[in-house]
Amino acid sequence: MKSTTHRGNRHGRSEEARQAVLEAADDLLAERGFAGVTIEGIAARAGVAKQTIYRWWPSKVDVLLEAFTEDMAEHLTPQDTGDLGTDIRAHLATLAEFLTTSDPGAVFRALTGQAQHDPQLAARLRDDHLSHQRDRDRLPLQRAIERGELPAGLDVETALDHLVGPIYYRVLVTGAPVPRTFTDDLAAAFLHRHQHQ
Amino acid sequence: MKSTTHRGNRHGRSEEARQAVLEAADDLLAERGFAGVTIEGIAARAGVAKQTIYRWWPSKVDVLLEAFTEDMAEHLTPQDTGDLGTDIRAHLATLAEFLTTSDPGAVFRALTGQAQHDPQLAARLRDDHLSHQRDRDRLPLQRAIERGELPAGLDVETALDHLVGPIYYRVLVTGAPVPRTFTDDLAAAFLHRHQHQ
Amino acid sequence: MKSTTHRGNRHGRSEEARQAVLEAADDLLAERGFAGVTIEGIAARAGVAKQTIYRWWPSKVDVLLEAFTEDMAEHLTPQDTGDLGTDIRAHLATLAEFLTTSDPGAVFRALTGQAQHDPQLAARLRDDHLSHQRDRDRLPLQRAIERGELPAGLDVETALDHLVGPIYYRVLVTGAPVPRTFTDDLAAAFLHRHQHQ
Amino acid sequence: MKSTTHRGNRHGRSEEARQAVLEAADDLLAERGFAGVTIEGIAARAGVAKQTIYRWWPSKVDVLLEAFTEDMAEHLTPQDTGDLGTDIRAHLATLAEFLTTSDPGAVFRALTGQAQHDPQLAARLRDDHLSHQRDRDRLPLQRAIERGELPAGLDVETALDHLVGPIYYRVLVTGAPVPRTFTDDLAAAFLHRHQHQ
DNA sequence: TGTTAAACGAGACGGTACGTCGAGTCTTGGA
DNA sequence: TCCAAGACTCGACGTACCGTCTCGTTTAACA
Repeated sequence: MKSTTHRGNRHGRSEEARQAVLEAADDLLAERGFAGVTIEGIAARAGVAKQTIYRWWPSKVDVLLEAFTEDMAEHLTPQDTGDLGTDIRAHLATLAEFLTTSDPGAVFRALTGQAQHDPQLAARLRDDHLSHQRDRDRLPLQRAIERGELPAGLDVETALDHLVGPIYYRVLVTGAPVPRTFTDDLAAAFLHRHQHQ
Repeated sequence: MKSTTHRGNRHGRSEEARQAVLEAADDLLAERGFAGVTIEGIAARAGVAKQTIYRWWPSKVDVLLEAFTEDMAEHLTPQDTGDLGTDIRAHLATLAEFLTTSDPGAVFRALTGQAQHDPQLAARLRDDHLSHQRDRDRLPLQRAIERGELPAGLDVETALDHLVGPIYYRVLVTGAPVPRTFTDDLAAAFLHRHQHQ
Repeated sequence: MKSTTHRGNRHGRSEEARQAVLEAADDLLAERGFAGVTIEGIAARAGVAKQTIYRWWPSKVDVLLEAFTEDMAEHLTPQDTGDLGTDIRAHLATLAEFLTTSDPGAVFRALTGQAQHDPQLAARLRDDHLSHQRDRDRLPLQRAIERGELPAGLDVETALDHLVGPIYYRVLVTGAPVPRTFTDDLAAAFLHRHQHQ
Repeated sequence: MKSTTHRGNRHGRSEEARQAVLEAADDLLAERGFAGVTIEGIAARAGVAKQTIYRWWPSKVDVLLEAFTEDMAEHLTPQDTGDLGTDIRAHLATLAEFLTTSDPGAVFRALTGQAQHDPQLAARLRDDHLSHQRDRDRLPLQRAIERGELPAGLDVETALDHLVGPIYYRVLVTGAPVPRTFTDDLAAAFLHRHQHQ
């Protein structure tokens, strides 16, 4: 029945199988949508036994979560040009691009959708992923505060919600496009309100 | 309350069955979450045959949509005090309350979640429900423009996104609470940028 | 005068599906042995859903039991020549032939084998099938008693065990062939001990 | 100067593991029936790795066979009182007792059941085990022949089938009890037919 | 007396089949 | 014509074992 190389044993799992599963899940999501991602489908496409998936992931969303984890950070770490306006305009545009057009952005939308039905997933999504993204989102503002471009007493959390909230809203609710003009305008509103001078 | 016209059926559609189905779906969503809502479960609880559900609704989300429709408008129609600040502060607070605590708010979150997996549902949700809500959201701004409180050239759509986007973001993504201070601050940011003097 | 509400199966089960299942099970047993008979295999070969099998039969042995039922009686009803020796010699030879060479004989051996692992199956096999065969086995002796060829006080059950037991023993345990000489000798031993004169 | 050839195993197999496996298999059969005997279950209960079982036994029936081997001979070796009637009455009663009530009797029934599905097992069961039992069963008759109690030309094999067949038949097929009266009657029938005077 | 090769426990792996759930379709008989 | 009932095919679920394949860890015969 099989003659492939076995990598897993008591001292560790098969990295080969792990990667195959994550890629298969990603591919299926892209090709057939969330409902098209099934454990059986992942197993078949990855050339892996169902039990191997169940051994390491409690459910299909956990597979997607793990597949997602590896992609997010690299895409969405803001640059540091030394100018607040430049930094946040660039970062918001990158965020919009990520959410609307990238493959991991699609995974994010699917997971966020599923999180509406599943509070445990919602919590894990926030704790393991979104909080780190918030940390990255915060960087330009913190650097501007250190440079004196923004007041030290700024409520950074609320400011972040104002900056990125409308982008997520368009992506998740209205489905409207999120062009550069929209993200630039968000940045402008923020700067108009908070920036010294 | 029927939305379809009756033909000359001998008996017509059973209003009794229709109501039983809608209530069963609502109850199941509240008790067991979205995954606990199944056609078989609705049928069993409503004392109705599966075929009767399939005859009138294409899928379980359509049942929820119909159950949802009747609740939204009454909750979220903004008042008109003649003062822009008062109106939008009140409306944003009401919206936050609706989304976070009400039963139809829970249905909204579930449907929006499912819409991330299902573009057709997303489109129907927008066309049949969210667009009407956007119309209501727009009213305070339009009245202020007519009164001269806001400039005639204001980009109302973008302004609305800035106003309500952060609320939806907290509800759907971060799960953070949406207190009155948050909604008032949103209103303040908007007024600071756009209001004449 | 109609009865009041009738709640039950309005449609009845599919005779077509039933026959297909029974035939598929029989074929699989013949082709691949007992271990080759699986619910999935039956379903696939019969062109039937697994659920349909589970709806009507608790397990694969029940399918085989039902398939078996229809075959046994016709093969093993003893003749009545009016002479005890002739009757039992013929009947024992027929029984040996049935058990060792016929298709339903193979099903019998498989079911009897499985019954060693499953007391419930053993009970059902006895109650639904073997008891009827015992009734048929008993006929020649009873007729001989009525004719006066055998004493009225004969312990028929024990006599039957002596007559057929060695045949089953060879079939199920030693695997030795059961030639006509063997069955004739069984009959001779019986007649030598019990027959008048 | 020793030969430099070194063959094989320096360590030898673990008798401890072997015993643990055999006992675990026996226990599982007694507690949960044949279907409850699995390689994984044996390994877990014996505190042994699956591979250790596969190294020494081709299948679970081989484990049971080996467990069975050690028990049969001691239970079923007939005594020698010098009187045929006494010997076979005692032996048949002991055989019935063994088959119906003892633990190794249960193993025998399970293996015989499985042998109906597996011709290779059937052959091994006969060659390795049943033939030796037949040898023991034959002893009382052979001694009687030597003593002149039975005719020298007696067909011993057929006589044995007549003697023990009905006992196995009750055990494996009808499930009827096998009381002392039944075994004594079997002995009586045999003696009536064959014994000199 | 240290080397070394087997047997060992542990357990991950690709698989098959299990028995269950729900989806969506179809047919019947009663109202 | 609508409806309750429910049998049907289909696909996926999550579980239990199968038999194979490494891993390090004993351990006893040999060097």
